[in-house]
Amino acid sequence: MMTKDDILQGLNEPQKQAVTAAAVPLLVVAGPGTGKTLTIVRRIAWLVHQGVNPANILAVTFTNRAAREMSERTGALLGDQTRDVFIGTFHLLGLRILRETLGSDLTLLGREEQTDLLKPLVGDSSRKARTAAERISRIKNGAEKADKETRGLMERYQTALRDRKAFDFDDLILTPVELLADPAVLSRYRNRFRYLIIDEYQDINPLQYRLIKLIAEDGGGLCAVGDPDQAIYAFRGSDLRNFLDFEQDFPKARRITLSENYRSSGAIVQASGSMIRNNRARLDKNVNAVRDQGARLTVLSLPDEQDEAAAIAGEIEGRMGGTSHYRIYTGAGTGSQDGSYGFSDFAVIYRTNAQAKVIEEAFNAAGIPCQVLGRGGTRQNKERDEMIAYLRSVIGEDGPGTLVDGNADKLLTLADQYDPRADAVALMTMHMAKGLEFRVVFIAGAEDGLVPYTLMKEVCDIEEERRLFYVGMTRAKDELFLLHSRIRFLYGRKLTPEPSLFLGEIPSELKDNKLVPDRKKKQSENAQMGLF
DNA sequence: GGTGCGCGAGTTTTT
DNA sequence: CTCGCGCACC
Repeated sequence: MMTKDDILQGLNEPQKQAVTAAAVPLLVVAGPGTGKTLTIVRRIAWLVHQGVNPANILAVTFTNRAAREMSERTGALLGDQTRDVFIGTFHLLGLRILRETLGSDLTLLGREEQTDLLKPLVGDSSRKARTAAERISRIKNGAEKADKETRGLMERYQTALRDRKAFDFDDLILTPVELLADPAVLSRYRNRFRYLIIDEYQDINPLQYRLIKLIAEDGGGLCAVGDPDQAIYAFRGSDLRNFLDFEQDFPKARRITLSENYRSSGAIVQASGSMIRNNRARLDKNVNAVRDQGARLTVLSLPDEQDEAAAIAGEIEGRMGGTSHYRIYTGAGTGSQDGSYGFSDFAVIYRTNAQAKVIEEAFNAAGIPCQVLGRGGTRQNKERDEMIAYLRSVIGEDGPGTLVDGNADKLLTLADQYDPRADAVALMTMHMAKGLEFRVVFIAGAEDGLVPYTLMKEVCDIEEERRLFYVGMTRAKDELFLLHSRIRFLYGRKLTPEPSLFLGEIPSELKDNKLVPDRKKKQSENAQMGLF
């Protein structure tokens, strides 16, 4: 049987405190690379070891990926008892409450079906329907208020849903919140879920907050985990203040900060830390590198985005040089510390998907395998399919009623998801990079206009953009390159951007500035690139 | 119902 | 610049 020492083994002091803390409202501030998931998993094990009924524990995440990881790692510790712990996404929790309260005869609508349903209500325009679907979603999540017109539309939409016993994604949370207004229902769930662990608490939206608040009551069993410096989803309603105000919200709260970073070199930890300290809306926290100082960051100035892509390709080639045959025989090398690289040790991250194309082309030309994330055939289908596949795997296909309308194709391909085993360089947005880590990271387009993003919209939340840049920087384990072009073609426009102001916030002793001069003649390009 | 042209918009996105 | 929608025409 698992002992107390087993559960605490290998933990640092604040991690131990977070694992063993008594059931008071607990705020765990977990900076990048500080062992957040490890801590959560051990806390679950700790609670069970203390005699808590596993069925009284609720661990909520945002993504299926996170839920799966948490579930697997908990399973490795607790074995069979894991079954009774609720580990899942907000939406899965909502679905469970829905089914237990209303019965299981319900239909779940994906974004596409939702748009189809809305289409006749907005004058048969699929464009309008999609816009409406997005607005309705934001309204349901409490991210935006409905105007009169939208309210009318929503009423008709909800009627259409009710006629079909159908629920959209947001209803999976909104309806449970409504159901919990019934004291009998509420007490049932309060009694069941006495210990709540909420992952990525900095990213919860007002609706999710309401759900948690209802179940958690005075927060006695609530453990909120996250990093306010990594809140990057305000555009879809996430509200950082839920995290920042936790201690006012739950006056008996205790805060524990995990500050030992095991992921990145000292230079990367310090550089990202100096940069993010320019934000005001944050909790004062230090992140200390456990690892050596390592190499300085490289800030690379390039003539244009083609050169930027070529420079990245060149750096990768330089690190892969001559080892490719060897690699074939040793298998994928993610995380290998022996100095030899696999392609999957590299990632290129950027602010907008539009930047991917040039880079992909340069990689293709150089023979560098890459996977571009976030590009899906039909994204809506993919989303729904993934959701359905996941719900099936958790709930099972049986039971009365249909979980979803339509047929289940397995075209359930995750082809566009990040596959860490693929021996390919990963290309993705800063948003998608959250939670991942790579030995070598290239941030492309570190320019004013892109980060902070102001190209299409004047208004910009500079602190949110800084957090996004922070997420990007902190993905790197060993080496970090920050690239900016002096000329960039985007949306048919020729831009002449300044370097991102965030670059200037990195102390000069932590970075090397390199500049590739404008080429006068084309043939000099190779010589210039050879410098790197 | 299928093809083609013109116009307009164009961050970030899980479930 | 590129894509996709909506409309017009076959």
